[in-house]
Amino acid sequence: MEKAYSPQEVENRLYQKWLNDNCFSGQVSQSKDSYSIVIPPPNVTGVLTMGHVLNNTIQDILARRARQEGQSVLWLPGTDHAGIATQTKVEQALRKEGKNRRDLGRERFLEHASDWRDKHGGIIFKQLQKLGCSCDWERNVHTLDEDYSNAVIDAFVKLYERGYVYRGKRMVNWCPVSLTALSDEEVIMKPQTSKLYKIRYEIVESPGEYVYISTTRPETIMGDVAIAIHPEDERWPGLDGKSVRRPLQPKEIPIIPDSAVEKDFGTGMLKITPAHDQLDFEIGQRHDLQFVDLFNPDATLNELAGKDFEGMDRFKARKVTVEKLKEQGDLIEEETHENNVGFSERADVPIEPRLSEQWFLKYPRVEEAKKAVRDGHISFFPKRWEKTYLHWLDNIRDWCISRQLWWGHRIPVWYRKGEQRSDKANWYVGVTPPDDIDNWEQDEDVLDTWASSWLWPLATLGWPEEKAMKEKGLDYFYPTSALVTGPDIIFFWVARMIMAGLEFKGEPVKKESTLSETEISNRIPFKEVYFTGIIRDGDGRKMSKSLGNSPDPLELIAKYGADGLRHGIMSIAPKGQDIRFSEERIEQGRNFCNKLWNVSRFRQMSGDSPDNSVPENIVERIQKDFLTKDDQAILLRLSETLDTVEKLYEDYEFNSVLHTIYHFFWTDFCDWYIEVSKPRMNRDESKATCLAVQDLCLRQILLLLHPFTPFITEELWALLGYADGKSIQGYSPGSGSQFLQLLTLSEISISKSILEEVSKVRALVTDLRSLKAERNLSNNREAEFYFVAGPEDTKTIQENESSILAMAGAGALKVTEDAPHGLPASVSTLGTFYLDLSAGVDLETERKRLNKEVSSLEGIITGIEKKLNNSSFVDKAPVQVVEGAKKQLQDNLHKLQETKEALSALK
RNA sequence: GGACGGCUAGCUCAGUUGGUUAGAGCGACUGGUUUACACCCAGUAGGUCACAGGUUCGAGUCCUGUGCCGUCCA
Repeated sequence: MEKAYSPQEVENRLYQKWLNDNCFSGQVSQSKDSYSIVIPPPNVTGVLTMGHVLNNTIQDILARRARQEGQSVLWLPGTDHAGIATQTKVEQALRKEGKNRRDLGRERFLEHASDWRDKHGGIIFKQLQKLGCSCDWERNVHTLDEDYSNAVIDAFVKLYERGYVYRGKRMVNWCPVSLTALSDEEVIMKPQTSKLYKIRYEIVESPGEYVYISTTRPETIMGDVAIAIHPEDERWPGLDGKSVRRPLQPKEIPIIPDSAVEKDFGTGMLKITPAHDQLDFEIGQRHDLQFVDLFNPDATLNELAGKDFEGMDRFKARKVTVEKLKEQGDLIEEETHENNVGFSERADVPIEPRLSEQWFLKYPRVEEAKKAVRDGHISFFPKRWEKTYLHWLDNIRDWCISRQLWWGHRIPVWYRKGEQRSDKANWYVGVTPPDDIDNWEQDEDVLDTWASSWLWPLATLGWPEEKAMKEKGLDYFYPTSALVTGPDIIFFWVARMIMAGLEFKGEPVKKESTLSETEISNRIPFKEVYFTGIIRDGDGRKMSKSLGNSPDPLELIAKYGADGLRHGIMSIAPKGQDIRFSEERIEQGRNFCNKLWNVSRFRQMSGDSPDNSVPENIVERIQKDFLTKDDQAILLRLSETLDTVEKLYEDYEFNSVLHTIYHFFWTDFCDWYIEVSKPRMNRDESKATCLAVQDLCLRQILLLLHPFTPFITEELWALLGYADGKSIQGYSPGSGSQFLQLLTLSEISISKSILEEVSKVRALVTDLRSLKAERNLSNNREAEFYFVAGPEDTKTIQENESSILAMAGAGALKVTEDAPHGLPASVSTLGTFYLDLSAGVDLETERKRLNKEVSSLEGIITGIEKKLNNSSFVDKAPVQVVEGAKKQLQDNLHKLQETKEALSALK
């Protein structure tokens, strides 16, 4: 074995081997429990980000752990077509060639886009493989695949037939750059510093008199059709029934009462532009007002705005209208104003509320979706996200699912040529086109990408085709076991998948009926949802391409190995908290792998392992008579670790799982057990037992670590001869009690008290090392100590003498009755130890040190005494707490006495 | 405006029904080529647990309020 671990060769070789051996194939197996995860589909043309690294490492840990536990595991990969994002990129590329999509026409554009996708797509799969992800690549799905597309269309038609889908002219969020409608979820509210303008409108019936309105959008004045006042607002008597003159594009418009007006905002009067504001739209409907749409789709003004503004951009128009109002004397006041403006998620420009004809979905199974989570059919980790989820469902609004794009699933609706599209009688909605296709034209729009990916757990498993569902094992793998995703898509994806599952899995259910508990638990798409944190940079900023603060995961893999990256990222990912990335942590991940490599290398250099094929054979190599307290302690600690890890997995406490393994491996095994083993391995009679214990520990350590660091553990598993060359993937670390049971083969049973004893010994060793180090004697392996201790402690010291000598670097421990004079001392849990110095001692320094210790102990003792003298503490606190305090007092008094003795011995 | 999260050592974070003297890793400092590992080992220093009240025999932990940072919703 090489002196340092080099991951590249190992990782590439092993991943190929796993693929060749079909290790990741998700098979239906009635003799096993199923465990399934569907990947949150990344954008097909996307590349791996640190977020993906975290998210997919977690999924891989779950999948690999389940495989070790003997479950039949399917981790199903795939990508989505990311409608707007991809189309935007393709159009940008076209623009460079001086073309646009209209030039090409729909069909050729789609061919072009598909080519572009095939050329730039799928990179992320190679990257996930580099990371070690154990996806079933044979099952890779893309949302625009034929089968998947059929499922999307089928779902649309079913929802239409069941009365959930409708077409209507409504206010939608319009993105003037992407030129499409967006759902509410794709609009990001951003606080903006804008201007609030106070503008006067002359009252027609009383020339020279004015009313005053406040607005942030003067560029829409030309579309005003009324002025509204709250009916109970008493500041403006006698206006009812009167009219005002619109100051731009002059026209007489009525003053109307409406209780939707906010009395306290601005002047309390509202200009009504029904075509450009949701609230105005509603007021307009109530009062049967005209809708004057001033804007073109790209948010330039049209001819209705008048010659002065026609063709002008909306932001320029704002400036120009203000100037014009100022000239006319109609602008009374302008002040800065903080307000929230909706931005298009993709294009990052303010959206326009726009009246347009779109397809909408009334969400199905909303109540059951709430119930599924509220009643624990689906569990969220961390649980607090339930609140966010339920709050969204409580306030749910219909979903605008049509997009004015070409890249996506075209809406399966046809209109009779030359007839009114708004008349339902002229519609054809179906999975297949109408027979007399020449008389029809298909809706031009496509569906929102999320309206395809909300079917992900169903459609990737073959839904709705009976044959495909059977082949892909839908009944076996659905509901999936866990979903791992970010809380940022809780509405976009998680909630919608739950509703889709409830609506589509199984037999159709009438809109007005409610699913039973059993049906809910059969239909939900997943049982547990783990929400990861967001990865931020060292300064706490979100990682983004534009900031350039996101490291390239592939570079990190090249530098530290995939295992190092995985270990590093998992060590900084607390449950559901945001994560501050630091490359140092990845470096530590690499260091960890190197440590693991080297301790295995040390094991190999120490001698052959006669038979590591099965744990039973290792256990049989242990000779009970040569089993030391250190052996027993490490085996006990191992069994504890196995139990702790098992419990932590249930709660998705990955970070604690890793920490628990780390501590056992590094602190208990390497720093103590291996070191204490070294002298024992020089003696023939104890060597075999000692190596057998090491082999057992290493075996379990590799098994525990395998989900986190799959490559190096597989490599070392083979190098150390475990399982006769079979992959580590089929073996479980098992529980602590299973492990202890295994030891009984060699008639080993270990008393828990061993742990306390060994931990006292370890604490003593630290004290002795410290005593030496403070006098620059760390290197002196022959230092001698005197000690004063009671009979119990003396026995313990003598029974562990060889470990203490070896670990503290000491030549002798000499028991004595009286404190030796003039020597530096340390009061340990196992008695007072004096460092024998043949040379002189700086008495003053020693006195200072011990005096400090005395006052610290006195402080502690005073605290405990105060507590124990408090009768309400003694009366009310539980017995064991009071007893604990008494023991603590005794211990500290004892320690104080010994310290004082040591101090007086210095005089 | 509403909801949620965070504030513990220089940094990043543990701290599970309130209960012995608040922990870890990194960094800092000191020492170290002892038969794996300097990607390592040993040791040392470093904390008014954001602030203010309250409940309690006892509060980092529970309650109330305040502040700062962050996220989501309106």
